[in-house]
Amino acid sequence: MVTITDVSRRAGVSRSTVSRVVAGNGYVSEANRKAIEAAIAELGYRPNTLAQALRSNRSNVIGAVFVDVGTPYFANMIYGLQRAARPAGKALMVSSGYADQDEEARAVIELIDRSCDGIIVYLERPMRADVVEMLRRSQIPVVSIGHKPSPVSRGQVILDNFGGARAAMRHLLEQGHRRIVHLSGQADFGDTIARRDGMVAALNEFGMNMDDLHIVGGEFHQEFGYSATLDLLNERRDFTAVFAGDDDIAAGVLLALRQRGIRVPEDISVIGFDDAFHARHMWPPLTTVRQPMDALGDAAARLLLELLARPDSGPLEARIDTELVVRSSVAAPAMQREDA
Amino acid sequence: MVTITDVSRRAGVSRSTVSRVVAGNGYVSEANRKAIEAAIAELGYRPNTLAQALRSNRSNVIGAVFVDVGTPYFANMIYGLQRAARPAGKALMVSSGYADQDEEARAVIELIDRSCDGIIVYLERPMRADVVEMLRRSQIPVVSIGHKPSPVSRGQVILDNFGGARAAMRHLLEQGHRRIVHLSGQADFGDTIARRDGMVAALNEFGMNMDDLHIVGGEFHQEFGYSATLDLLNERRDFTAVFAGDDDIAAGVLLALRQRGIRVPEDISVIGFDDAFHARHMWPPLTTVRQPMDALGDAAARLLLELLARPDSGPLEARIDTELVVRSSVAAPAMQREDA
DNA sequence: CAGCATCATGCAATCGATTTCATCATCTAT
DNA sequence: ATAGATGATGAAATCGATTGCATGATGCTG
Repeated sequence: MVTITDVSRRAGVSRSTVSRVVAGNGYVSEANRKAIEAAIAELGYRPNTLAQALRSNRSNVIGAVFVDVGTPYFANMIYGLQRAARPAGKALMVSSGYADQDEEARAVIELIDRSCDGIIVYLERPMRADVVEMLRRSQIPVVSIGHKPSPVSRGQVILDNFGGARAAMRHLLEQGHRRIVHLSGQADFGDTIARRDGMVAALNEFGMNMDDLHIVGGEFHQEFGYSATLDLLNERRDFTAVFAGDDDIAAGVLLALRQRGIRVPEDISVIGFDDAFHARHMWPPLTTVRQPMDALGDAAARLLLELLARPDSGPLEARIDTELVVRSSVAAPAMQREDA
Repeated sequence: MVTITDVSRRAGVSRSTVSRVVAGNGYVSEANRKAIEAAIAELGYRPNTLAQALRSNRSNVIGAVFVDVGTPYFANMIYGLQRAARPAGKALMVSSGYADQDEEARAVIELIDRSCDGIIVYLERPMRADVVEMLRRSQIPVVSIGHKPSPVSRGQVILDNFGGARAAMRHLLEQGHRRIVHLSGQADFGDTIARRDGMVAALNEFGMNMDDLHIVGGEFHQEFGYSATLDLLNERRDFTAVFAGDDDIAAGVLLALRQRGIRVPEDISVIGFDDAFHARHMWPPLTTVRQPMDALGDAAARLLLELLARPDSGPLEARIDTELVVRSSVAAPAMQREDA
C-alpha cells in the first residue's frame, strides 16, 4: 500500500505538506503542489480513510437503521438517502432492526461502534434506554424518520399522514361515497393515529363525523385485508368503498372482492396508502396515496448533513407531503349493489 | 470517549493486558481478567473499531456494489447478504452502479478506499481496466454475482438461468403449447444468452427446435412487453403462449392483452421470470420462475467469508437453482382463438 | 531600514488500538 | 539443584494519517 510517506519522499517534501495538498488547505507553493500532485499520480496514492477518520474524528460514514432493509419499501428510501449523501462524500452503512427492540438496539450500537458521523433511524419500537444514553454520550447526531421523535434525535422527518388520509377520504366522498369502511393498520402506530385525524377532517368537511365511518383495526398485511373483507361481506355490511391502511391491505381487499365476484370499482371502490411498488400492477391498478419514500430518505440525509455542518443548531424538522395517485380502483358508487 | 488506556488505568494494568482480554487471546491471569472486565463494564468501554482496523488491517466491513440499490430486486439480495454477514461480525456498505461503467468504477473505488475486507459486485458492465488493476493491487478478495466472472473475482455466484428457462419452456410445452413467443431482455446480457440455451434444451426434449420459437428482443421493461405484444397482435401472429424475459416484461404483456380483451390464461398463457415482488399481485397472478435473490446474496457473502478465512484458496463457485412458481397465468391452449 | 504581515515548510505529538519482544516468576523433569 | 518449558505482564513500536507550533523566507509599509 502506498502511504503519504511514500508520496512525501518521492516529492521531496514532508508529510505535512502532502497532507495540505490532499486536504486542499493551508499554504503550499505552486512548485511543491505540482511535484506532489505528480507523485500522487505516479504512485497511485489514495489516502487511507481509516487513518484519516481516526485522527480527525470524522469517518464520513452515515449509518441508517430501518425496520427491514430487505423490503421494497425501504429500498426506495435507501435510494433517496444515497442521492443526498454521496455528493457530500458520505458513505452509507445500513442495518435492519426487524421491528424488534433488541435487534434495533444491536443495530444502532453497531453503528455507534463504527464511528458513524451521524445516524438515521426509522424505528417501530421506542429506543432502548441504554442505547439512548449511549447516543447521548457519543454526541452523534440522530435524525429519525416517522411519527414519534426519538428522545435523542435532533432532526425529524415527518410524513404528512394527516393530509394523506384526508385526501384519500375526500376523494371517496367527492365521488359520492357515504358508506365507507376503513381497514387500519396497527392502532398504536403513530401513522395510524395521525391518519385518523385526517379522516375526521375530511368527514367534517362533508358534514359527517366519525360515526359515519366503520373502522376495523388490524395489521399492515395483505392477509388482514383479505380476511377482514370476507368478514365484512359475510356480515352483509352495507358499504360502497374501502379505504385500506396501506397497499398490502388493499391487495387483500381486492383479492377477497374478486373471489366473491364483486367488481372494482363498479360495485365497490378501493383506495390504498403508500403507492407501493406493486400498486400499479394490481387489478384494477390501485388508486392510492403516494408516500414518497425517496423524498423521506433524501430529507433525512439533508437534515443530518445540516446537523453535521452546524453542530450547535437547534432541532430540525422536515415535513414531506403525500400525493393522491388516481388509477382505476375508485369510481362513483352504484345505486344498488347485489351482494354475493 | 473512553479508551483502552482509561480501562487499563482503572484496572491497574497495561494496555496490552486489556487488549488481550478484549481480543480473548494470549495469557491473562484470572485476577486481572476479572478486574479488567469489571473496569470495562463500569466505564462502558467499547473498542474503537477504526483504530482496530487501522492497526490490524481488518475493517470487518464488506462492500457491495449493485446495479441499483433502490430497487426491490436488490433489496432482497441485501437481505441475504446481511443474513450471512452479520453473524460473522461484518458490517455492510452498499453502493449503486446504475449500470454505468464509470459509476460502477466510482462505487468500487470508494469501497476500496474505505478498506473493506472484501467486495461483492453485481455489475451490468465489464469492470473498467484501471479498477481491475486497483483491485488486483489491493489484494481485496472479490466475489461477483451473475453471469460473467469479473477478471479479478475469486468467487463467483451463478444463477441457473439455463435450468430456469428450460423449466419455463417445459411448463408451457407440457401444457400443450406449441406456438410460443419469447420476449427477451437485452440480447447481450449474459442472462439472456444462458436462457436461450435452456429454451433450446426444452424444445429438443419435445422434438422441436429453435425455429419453432418466435423471439423478439428488447429490454427488461414493462414498456417493451406492452408494445411488443401489441405489435404481435397487430401482425395477427399465431401464438398461444408468451414467455417473458422477466416479470416486468410480463406485466406489460398482461396489460396489452387485457386492453385487447384477450383473456389470460384462457386465450393466451403468460409466464415470467424472476418472481419479483409484484408477480403475485398481477392479474392473473403470474406463473413465473423464481430467482431467489436472497439466496444469491447469502451465497455471495458465504463465499467471501470463506475467501477471507482461507486467503490462499482457489477460485470458489456457487450455483443457485431456480424454481418454477405456478400461479394462474398458464393453462392449456384453447383449440381456437378469436383475434381482436 | 526596522517592524510586521504573509507565505511556506517541517517537526513532533496525537488519534486508539495491536503486537513483538524482553523480562520475570513458577513449575516440571532430569 | 538446574535447565527448560510455561504463564503473565508491560514497554515500545506501529498502523497512516492530521495539526499545532516553531522557524525561516519574503514582501510591504512608514
